[in-house]
Amino acid sequence: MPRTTEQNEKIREAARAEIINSAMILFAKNGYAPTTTRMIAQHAGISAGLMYHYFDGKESLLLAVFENCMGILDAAFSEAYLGSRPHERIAAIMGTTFDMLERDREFWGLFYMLRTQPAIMAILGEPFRHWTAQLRDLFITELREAGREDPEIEALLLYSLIEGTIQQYLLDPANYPLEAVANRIKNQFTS
Amino acid sequence: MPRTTEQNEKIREAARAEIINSAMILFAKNGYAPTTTRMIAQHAGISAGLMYHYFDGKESLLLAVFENCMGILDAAFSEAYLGSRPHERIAAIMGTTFDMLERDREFWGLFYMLRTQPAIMAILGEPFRHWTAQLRDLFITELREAGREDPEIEALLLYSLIEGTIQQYLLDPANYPLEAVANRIKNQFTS
Amino acid sequence: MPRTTEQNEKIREAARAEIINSAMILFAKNGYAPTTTRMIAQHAGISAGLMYHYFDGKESLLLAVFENCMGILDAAFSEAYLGSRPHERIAAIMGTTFDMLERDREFWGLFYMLRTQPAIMAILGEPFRHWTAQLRDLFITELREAGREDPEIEALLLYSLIEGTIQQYLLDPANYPLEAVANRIKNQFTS
Amino acid sequence: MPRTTEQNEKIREAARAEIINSAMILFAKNGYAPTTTRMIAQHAGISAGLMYHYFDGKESLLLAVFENCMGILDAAFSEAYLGSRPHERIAAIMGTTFDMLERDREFWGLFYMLRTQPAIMAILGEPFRHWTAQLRDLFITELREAGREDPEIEALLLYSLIEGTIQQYLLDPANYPLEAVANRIKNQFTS
DNA sequence: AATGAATGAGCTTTCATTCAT
DNA sequence: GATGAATGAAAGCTCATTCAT
Repeated sequence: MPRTTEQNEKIREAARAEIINSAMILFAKNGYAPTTTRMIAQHAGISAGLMYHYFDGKESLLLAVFENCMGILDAAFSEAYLGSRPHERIAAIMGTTFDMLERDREFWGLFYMLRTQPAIMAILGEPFRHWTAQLRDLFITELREAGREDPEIEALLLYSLIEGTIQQYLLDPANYPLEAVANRIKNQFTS
Repeated sequence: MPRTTEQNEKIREAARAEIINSAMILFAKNGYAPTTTRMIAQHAGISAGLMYHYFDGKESLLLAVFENCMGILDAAFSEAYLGSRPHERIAAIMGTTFDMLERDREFWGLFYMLRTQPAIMAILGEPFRHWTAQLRDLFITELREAGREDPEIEALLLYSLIEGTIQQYLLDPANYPLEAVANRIKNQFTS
Repeated sequence: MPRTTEQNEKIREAARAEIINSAMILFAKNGYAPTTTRMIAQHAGISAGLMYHYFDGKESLLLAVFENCMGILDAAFSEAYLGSRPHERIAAIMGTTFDMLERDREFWGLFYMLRTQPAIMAILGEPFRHWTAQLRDLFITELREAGREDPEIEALLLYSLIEGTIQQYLLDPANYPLEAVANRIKNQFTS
Repeated sequence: MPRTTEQNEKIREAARAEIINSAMILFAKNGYAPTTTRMIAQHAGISAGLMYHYFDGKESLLLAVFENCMGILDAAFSEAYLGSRPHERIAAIMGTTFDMLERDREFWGLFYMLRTQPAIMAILGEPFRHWTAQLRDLFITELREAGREDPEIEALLLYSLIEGTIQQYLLDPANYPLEAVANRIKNQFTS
C-alpha cells in the first residue's frame, strides 16, 4: 500500500529537518569544508545518496542551514519583542540573546563561523545584511523613543557590544564573566 | 661555485615572505579550505612543489600566516603604545586599529575568518587567547590608572566594542559610519 | 528500490576479489612501489576511487594480497596433506609445490618479492614467520615418523632445498631442469 | 691553486664509493623505492645535486650497487677459491658464504631483495644469470673431480641448499641454527 | 667539484555527486 | 523514498632531477 501524499510530506519534512540539524551540529563542530556529506548523512541516519533528494548539494544545504539559523533567531527575537513592552524591548532581546548563548554555544559558534567566511558571505551576504539592518532599526526605534540622543550611532554601539561580547565569550566561555558584562550593557542602554 | 650561505638566506627569506603574503591574500579572499596550495604557488610565482621546501604543509603555512598576522598587530600596537603617553594609550591603540581597518580590510577579514574556524582554533586557540589576554590587560591597566571604577569589566566592554565594530564595518564597509562610531567609543573611554 | 544486502554482498565480494587479483598480477609484474593504484583500478576495470571503498589504502591492499597468497598456499597444502597418507605427505606437498610453480610462476615471483622487501616484512613478517614455522613442523613430524635421525635439521635442509630450487627456477625457467631436481629431492627425503 | 687531475680522481673515487656505500645501507634498510636520493646524499654527506655528477640517476646508482655486491662476492669467492686446494673448494666457498652471512646480514638481505625485484631483474637479470652460472660451473667441476655421479644436478641441489639456507636464516636470524645446518651441508657434499 | 633552490610530473587519496536497483 | 556502489575531478604532497651560482 503506497503512502499517501500527506504521509510523504511528513516524512520529507522530518528528513529535511534532521539533515539540517545534523549539518548544523557537524558544521559547528568541524567547520563547513571539513564536514563531509557522508558524515552528515550518517549523523542523520540516512544513506549518502538520499541527501540529494532533499537538497541540491552541499552548498544548498549550507544555505538552508544559515536560513535555519536566522529563522531560529527571528523566532526568538520575535517572541522577546512581542512579549515585552516598549522601552523594555532592548533588554528583552539582550536577555534572550545571552540566554541562548549560554544554552547553546555551538549555535553561535556556527553563526559567526558562517558570517566570517568569504565564500558563504558571497552567497548569503545580502540576506544577512538585510536581517542585520532590521534588528538595528529596531534598536534605533527603541533608543529614539527612550529619548536618547543620536540613536543611530547608539544602536551601532549596542550592536557592537552584543556581537563583540558573544565572540569573546565563545573564545573562552569558562572564564568570561558573561553575566556581569551583560548587566553592564543593559544598564548602559536601558537607563 | 655554490651560493654563499648568506645569499641562500636572502633567497629563502624572500621566498618565505612571498608565500606567506600570497597565502594571506588568497585565504582572505576565499577562505582557508577553498584555497589550494597550487593557487598559492601560482600567486607567489613559484612552482607547486617549492612551497614544501619552506613549509611542512598547508596547515603549517596557515600557522605561519596567523603568526604573521599577530606579528603585524603586535608591531602596530607596540608602536602606538610606545608613541603615546599614559592615559592616551587606549586612544592610540584604537586609532591605530581603525586606521588599519580602513587601509586593509582584507587583513581583518582574514583575522576574523581564522578565529571563528573550529579547525583553526583547535591549532591556534591557545596562542590567540594569550595574545588577547595581553591586550585586555593593557586596557585594564590604563583604565585603572585613569581612575575608572571596575576596570576589568570596562576593559571587556571596550574590547567588545572594538571587535564588534570591526565586524560590522566589514559586513558593509561602504555604509558604516566608522569614524563616528570610533569617536564615540574614544570619548566614552577616554573622558 | 535499493539492492538487497545479499546483492550488495555479492557485488562487494566480486569487486574485492577482482581488485586483489589485479593487484597480484601487477605487483608480480612490476613490484609493489612501481605499481600505481590507478594501474590496479584500470586493470580491475573500475574507477580510481572505488579501490578506497574496498581497501583503506595501497598498503592495506598489499596486506590483503599477501593474505590471499597464504590462503592459496594453505588451501593447496591442506589438500595435499589430507589427500595423502602418512609418510607420503612430504612428497605430496613437494609435488603440489612444484606443480604450482610450473603452472603459475608469477605467483611465486610475487611471493618471494614480498618476503624480501624490508618495508613489507616490517608489516607482514610476523604472520609469515608463523606460517613458515607451521610448515616446518609438519616436515619435522613426517621425518620423525619416518625414523630419520635429527629431523629438526633435516626439515630445515628440506625447506632450504625447496625454497632455493624455486628461486633458481624463477631466475631462468627455460633452462632449469626442475623435474630432475624435484625428483632428486624427493628421493633423498622419502627413501 | 687548482687540484691536480690525480687529486681530482681520488676525490671522485672516494665520493663514488661513499655514495654507493650509503645507497647499499639505505636500500638494505628500506628497499629501493622508499629510499630517496636525498636520503642517500645526506647519508653520504654530500648535497642532493652532487650525486648527479657521479651517477646518471637513481637507477644508474642501483646498477652500481648491484655490481658492487657482485664484486664483493667475487672477491670473497676468489680468495676462498685461490686459498684452497682442489676438493676443498666447495667447503671453502661455503665457509666464506656463511661467515659473511653472519657478519653482514644486511648485505645479503639487500642482495636477495634486489634479485627478487622484477624491475631490477629486467635490467640486471642477464649479468646475474651469468654470474650464477659461473659459480654453478665451479661446483660442477669440483663435484665431478670428487667423483660424484650426476654432478650437474648435485650442483643445483647444493646451490639451492645454500640460497635457501641464507633466506631462512635472514627471516629469523636469532633462532636459526645456522652452524648446524652449514655443517650438515658441508658433510653431505664434501664426503 | 659543489650547493641547494627550484621544477613539475605524477603519486595516493578524498569526496561531492550520480545512478542502477 | 531509499540504498550504497560507482565515478572522476581535484586535492595535498613527494621526489627524481635540473640549473644558476
